[in-house]
Amino acid sequence: MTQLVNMPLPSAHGELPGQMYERLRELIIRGRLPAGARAVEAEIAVRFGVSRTPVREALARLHHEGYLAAKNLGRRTQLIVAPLTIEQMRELWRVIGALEGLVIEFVSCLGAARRRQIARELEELNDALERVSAARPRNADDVFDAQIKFHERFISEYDGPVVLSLYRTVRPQVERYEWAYGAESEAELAPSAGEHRKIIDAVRSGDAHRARAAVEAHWANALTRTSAVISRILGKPRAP
Amino acid sequence: MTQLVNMPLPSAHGELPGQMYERLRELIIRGRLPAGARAVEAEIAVRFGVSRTPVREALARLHHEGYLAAKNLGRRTQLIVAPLTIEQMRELWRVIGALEGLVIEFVSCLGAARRRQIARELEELNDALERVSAARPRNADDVFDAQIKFHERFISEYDGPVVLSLYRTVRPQVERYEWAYGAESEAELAPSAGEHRKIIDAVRSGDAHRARAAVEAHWANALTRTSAVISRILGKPRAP
DNA sequence: AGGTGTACTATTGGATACAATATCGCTGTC
DNA sequence: GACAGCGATATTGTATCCAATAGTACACCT
Repeated sequence: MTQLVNMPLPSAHGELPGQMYERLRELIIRGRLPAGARAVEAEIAVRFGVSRTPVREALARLHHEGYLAAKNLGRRTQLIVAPLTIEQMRELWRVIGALEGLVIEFVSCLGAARRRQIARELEELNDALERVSAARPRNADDVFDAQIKFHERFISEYDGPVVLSLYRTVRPQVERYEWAYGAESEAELAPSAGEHRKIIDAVRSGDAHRARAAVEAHWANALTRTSAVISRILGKPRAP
Repeated sequence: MTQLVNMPLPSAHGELPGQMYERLRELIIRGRLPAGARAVEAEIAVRFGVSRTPVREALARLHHEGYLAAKNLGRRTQLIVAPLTIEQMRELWRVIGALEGLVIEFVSCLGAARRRQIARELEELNDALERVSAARPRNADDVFDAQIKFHERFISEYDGPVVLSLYRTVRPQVERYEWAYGAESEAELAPSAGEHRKIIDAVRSGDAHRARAAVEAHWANALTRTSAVISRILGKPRAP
């Protein structure tokens, strides 16, 4: 669960707000703070042994980024953990696909030698993913981790503050859904490695267009697969 | 300058932080607070007649969104107005293209009647744009406004919190650059209306793929044109 | 018994107070 | 005259305090 993407997170002011933000976000992503749970400043403050001030800042940020929803009543605002909805999930998957699409386009325009190296490493990561996917008994965390590592590999090649900043805010939201729905379980994840291979091929050949399309298709398919899982869980089938 | 996109902006807590955010952002976008200028909490607080608390919250947000940059010294963080760079501009234009691409894809999947209606209105807005562009003497603000109105028209059709929220944070950053460089001056804006027409056609015919490509091409071209303007201003030519 | 008004409580929004520290300038010495 | 040390200043980071208010519960009145 060591993700580059979540790591440095230069927090605005002191360290406390940033820490509070990360800890709270982690609690939300992991479902430890369930959707609908109220986020009370004072309560959180005492729980973490800090004053309300840093908590306030963290909550405001979580609110802006969509982890918390505001129940506006009169002049005040109660913050609750935002609900998970299929609609938002669809949106998040499309956005993450678009963002990774921009990144892979960039990566596909690097020099040939560099691209070959990246492709090689991506293949290793993809092999690792297939291995842990095929392992019996399968460790869900390992699969999750391997998935992340693959995507991180090419994300880390990109360096533009705008896209990375957006990615860093969107990606954890995706993870929240993946956690909530134990995503990509069973046979659903098998096609993933194959899609990864298409991405790798496109990167190796420097075909930015194809790479982008492959990444977006990958996320679109992942959405379909995860939706299927959710439908099965909820018992009500739903077209993607 | 009445932009739907900037309007409601549900602010986290009270009203002051939201107001401070908007006012400060506007000052930055319009260049009234020039790049590199320090943002001192207390100073801003007295200037607007509020305490440091709401200012802090506004500054933190502006920082996260990239309007302010942190000069980290030791344990403190000095915030300065973020510099404008060509690299960031390229990134912003690509991101806004991607986001509007997602939106137009959605719009292109609406019902035929609805699409026709939207296309009709977009054509009117585009005609208006051509009129104010051709007017002599030309009013730069009118052109700016007409451009915005066109894009807003189809953005307003979309309703998904994720994409809209990202759009609302990215779009003003684009405006900051446009303001700084008096973008799309002179002949550079002539092709814009033609590109808009391609977008309209694609929407009318419900071709989501083509619509998206047209929007992205539009922003890519706008980047080229604006880069050209900047190169001319700075005197150092630069390939897009 | 039911409805209504009122006092209380919980919680937010904003302001202020306090502590830490980096920066700047001054002074004194070599 | 330059440099080192030290004190003053500016500014941030955190905690606390106060005011406003929505929700709640209880009691009282009809």
